[in-house]
Amino acid sequence: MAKLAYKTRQQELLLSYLSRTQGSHFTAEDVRSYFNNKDIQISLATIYRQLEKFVSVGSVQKYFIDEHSAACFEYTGGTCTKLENHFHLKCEKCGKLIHLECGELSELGSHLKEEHGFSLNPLRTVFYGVCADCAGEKADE
Amino acid sequence: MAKLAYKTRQQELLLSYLSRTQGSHFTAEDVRSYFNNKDIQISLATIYRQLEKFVSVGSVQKYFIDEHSAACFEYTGGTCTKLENHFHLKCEKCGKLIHLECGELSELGSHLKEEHGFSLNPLRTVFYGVCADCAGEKADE
DNA sequence: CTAAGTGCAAAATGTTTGCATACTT
DNA sequence: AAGTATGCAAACATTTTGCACTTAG
Repeated sequence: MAKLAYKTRQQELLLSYLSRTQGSHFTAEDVRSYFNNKDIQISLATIYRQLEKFVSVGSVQKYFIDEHSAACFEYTGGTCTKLENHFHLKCEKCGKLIHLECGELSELGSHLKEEHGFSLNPLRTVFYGVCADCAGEKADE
Repeated sequence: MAKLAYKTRQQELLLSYLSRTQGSHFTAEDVRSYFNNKDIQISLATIYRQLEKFVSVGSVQKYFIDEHSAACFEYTGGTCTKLENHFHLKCEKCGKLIHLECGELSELGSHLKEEHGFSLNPLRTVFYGVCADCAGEKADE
């Protein structure tokens, strides 16, 4: 459906930003304020529309880590092969989002596939729990 | 912080509904319309406030499966022991949410704990991917 | 009597959409 | 010229909040 039909100034600006974010995530608002700080105006509507296109084309992944926070986007550049061991861990205590590379975790995908016929999309999945730092302290409760 | 200090009519109504939902999930709006159909009015604000209390007390789990849909609540009744093998799979194609009981999947939790120091909260985690039905057809693309 | 809960309507938040205008091809 | 993209402001949906009122202890 959505295709990158025309090449526009805004789209190129966005791509230049995205290529700078390898391995991390950002929100639509992050993008807007990044450009805003450089006195370049791109409307949020355009950012959302362009990101949506990138998502449907596969060069950007979209996921969300809290019900009231903005959607997270992550640039994959279409190189999903390199990212099949990329997982997201979200700490329920400190709120940190951890980007984890782990080959062994892909056994999880195999199990889900073989036993339950379910093809996991690790990039979009966010694992909730308590991170090592917070488990050690067991501070807030 | 939030405690079930007073016992109210609305709270009891909610609990009677919750005990009827074992193993499935519901939204705040589901609750409201359930009672609305029985000509019992409970305001959404109250439903949200009570559910929040149940969550903080541990008898209800809260998670979300789509950025623009409402939060999902699931009654656990505090019996988290019975639910440590309860997982959520969300199909990206048909949108179905699968409640999966699987003991082997808890190896995932062990791995995350031992290798990465991360204590997984399976109830809150939603695994995205493509379900068996949709994988078979590979219809929409 | 005091603290807590309720309902309503208004606010807040993040995202989408209608529409007129501007840009690409 | 025809088809897209943009920007703005208004629309949306879900959840939260302020406030006056009711209820539980």
